[in-house]
Amino acid sequence: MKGFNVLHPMGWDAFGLPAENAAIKHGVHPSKWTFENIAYMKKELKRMGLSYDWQREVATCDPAYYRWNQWFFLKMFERGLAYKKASAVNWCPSCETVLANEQVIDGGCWRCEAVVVRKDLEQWFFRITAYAEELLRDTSALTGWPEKVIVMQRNWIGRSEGVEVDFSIVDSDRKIRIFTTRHDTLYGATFMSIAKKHPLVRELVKDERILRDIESLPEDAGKKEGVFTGCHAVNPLTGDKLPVYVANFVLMEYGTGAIMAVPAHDQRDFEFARKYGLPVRTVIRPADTAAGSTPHAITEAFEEDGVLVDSGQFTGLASDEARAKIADYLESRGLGRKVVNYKLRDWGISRQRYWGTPIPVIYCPSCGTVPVPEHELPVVLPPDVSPGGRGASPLAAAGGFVMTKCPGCGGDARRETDTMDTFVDSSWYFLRYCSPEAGRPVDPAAADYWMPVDHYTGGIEHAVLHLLYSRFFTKVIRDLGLVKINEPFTSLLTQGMVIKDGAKMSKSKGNVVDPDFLIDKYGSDTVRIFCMFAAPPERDLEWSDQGVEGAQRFLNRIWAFVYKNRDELVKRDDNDGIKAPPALSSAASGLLRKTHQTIKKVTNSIERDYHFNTAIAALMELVNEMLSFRPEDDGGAAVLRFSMRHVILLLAPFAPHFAEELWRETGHHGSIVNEKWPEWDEETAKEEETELVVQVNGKVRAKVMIPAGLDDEAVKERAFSEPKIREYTAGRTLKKVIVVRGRLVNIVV
RNA sequence: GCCGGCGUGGUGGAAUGGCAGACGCGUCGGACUCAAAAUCCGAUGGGCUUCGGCCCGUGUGGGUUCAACUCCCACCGCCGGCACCA
Repeated sequence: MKGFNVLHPMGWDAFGLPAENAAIKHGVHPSKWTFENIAYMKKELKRMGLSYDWQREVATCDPAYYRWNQWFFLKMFERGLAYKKASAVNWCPSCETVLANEQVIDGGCWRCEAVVVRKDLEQWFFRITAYAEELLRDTSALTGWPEKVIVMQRNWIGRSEGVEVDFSIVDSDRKIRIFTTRHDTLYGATFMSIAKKHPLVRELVKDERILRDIESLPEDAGKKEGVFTGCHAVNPLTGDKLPVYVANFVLMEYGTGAIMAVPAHDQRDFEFARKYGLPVRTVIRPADTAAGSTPHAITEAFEEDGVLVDSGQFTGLASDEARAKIADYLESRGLGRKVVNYKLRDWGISRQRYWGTPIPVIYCPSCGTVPVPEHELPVVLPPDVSPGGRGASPLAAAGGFVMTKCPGCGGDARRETDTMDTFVDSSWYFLRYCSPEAGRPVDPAAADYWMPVDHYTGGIEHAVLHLLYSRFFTKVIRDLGLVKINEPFTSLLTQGMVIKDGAKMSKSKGNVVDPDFLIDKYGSDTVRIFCMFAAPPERDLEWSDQGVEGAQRFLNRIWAFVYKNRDELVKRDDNDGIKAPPALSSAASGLLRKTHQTIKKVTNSIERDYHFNTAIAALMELVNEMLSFRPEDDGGAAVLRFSMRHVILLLAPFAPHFAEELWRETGHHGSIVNEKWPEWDEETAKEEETELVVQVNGKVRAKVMIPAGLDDEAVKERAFSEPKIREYTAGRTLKKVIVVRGRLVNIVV
């Protein structure tokens, strides 16, 4: 109605664990299960009157789609962005597969909530960390995103600047490399802590007893525990010998897997030092305490910045200055270097399950790991495999799939049997919508025309999952030269959930309302109106059967009115010249004004902030006024027709079927969706008279009708002439009078 | 612990610093009906009232302002994220 070319597609993210698990539960093959569900849901979406462009429909489990997952994998493999490595990974014992870090929520599986365990496996990864800096930097360009999501992504990426410092080991030529962001506290290091899995542990510790003690350190670091290795390292700045401990709270995955411990200025080190009787050496004093006042008997670490004490040539410097100077000093002597660390880890994409994109790799005894040649894509998922997790991919049992020839040497070889994470599918589907039939993942010209997505709606649960992966993919695809955009989604709306009986509406909770039932009983327009009226979209929507009834009442009243006054309404003069009517009764011009005001309000509510609830509320107000209006003459009848026509037009996006039918019933031809969206006239929308609120000392004491556009002096005069106001101001000294143009007068006495 | 967000009638929710509670739901009263449902009309934040009105009220306590749901500070509560990240 606004004349825009809008791409509003729908597709099916249907290739993954959730679908496979559901299929197993129902004893059906995932393929059958998935396609039956797609058919059912598509029917429901259509019944709701959602105006998707079905010509662009995609399903991620279709080989015509997932072959491009494989294509991207090959391109990433070529560029070193896809690689395989052995590591400790998150394993969901219930889903029997690996999960990426983003997919572990509070130590549980994002999907089934089972407790995730660590498992050592060889896995394929996407090198998302190569884009860490850009992913972080570009968050500041996402001005149309909720601040909350941006903050979550920034925290997840977790950039920190610091230095790596080498500590040489006494009686060894090896060094321990540590990462720290607090090199201003280097003089306060009194011991070292390294991760249990640190490679140096095996090299340095020969004593079997100590090794056993290290081995039995509790994995879960709820309590800080450690074992002295028997080795010492040398502080490169002080020359002090520091005992080296293995500590269970030091992570191998972050930084270098080793830290210098400064108990005076790090609470974790402080607790550890207390437990093992290690010295505490203060090297930072708070900036507001006097120099030379020696702090004693500290009970907790002082972790803030301050001023350096007992730190050699750096004594007296402020922390930030000291960090800069110490970093330079270390670099100039070759003792360390400045580095940037990220909390973000590479994205583990291997899944030991059936229902997913086969990873297009072949293992050859003589050629090693060989990518499937591009022209052999897609590697199709064999249909005759029974799904289910069994600790390894079900594909491993499919002999016909596994056994293949090496593309390099032609000898016998085996296919990779893991499949890709379902989040790979959803990381670029929006690009596919631009050119769903293209012989490449995306046609650059189509992408140029449509991308980026102007408006993206999704759940907050994807703040660091789908929304981060999609940003990564977009940047990779840009670097492959297929698109020019840096970011996929210009504006993001995180919509709320549907709540019923105090819980999220979901099949597993059994509190769902069946859309088919609702549509049969009320019609889809009623359901649509209720859903949009009950709450703004970013908030949770509380389901209310009575609320649905209310929405139906609203539509019924309009319907009944049209049929009752059909003869009147059908007279077609479509009088837009009504803007400046010659002689309308005051009721008629009131309704005309209200109509223009409603056009304005509805338009703004839709366009400004998607607050459909207030748009519908405005329409209800207009309908209330319209239904109580009784035309007294031709002018009045014309206004009523005008008003009715606009109610129908404004209702069209919310209740399309309803509006379409009333449009015809009131004598119009052609579909309402081809009508122009109405415009309001600012002059007509203006009130002729406004209610002036008169306050004395901020309290409302009178309300007076005044003609619009009265100047401030006249308004003031009018206010003072009110008997009530005189009463309140009599015998008191006037201190101040504030006039808000045409709205309010506040008299201060 | 750190970082966000949110606290408004019985209820879902409205309010560019300018009449708090739009609109809807529910409830109550009335009309229609033999009756009920549906529908329509009216009332509906709390307290007081000499029926003219008056006072209080947006989690709590302060502050800024002629004026605060809105801005600032502190606290309480709820929700979400991160959490030995060196």
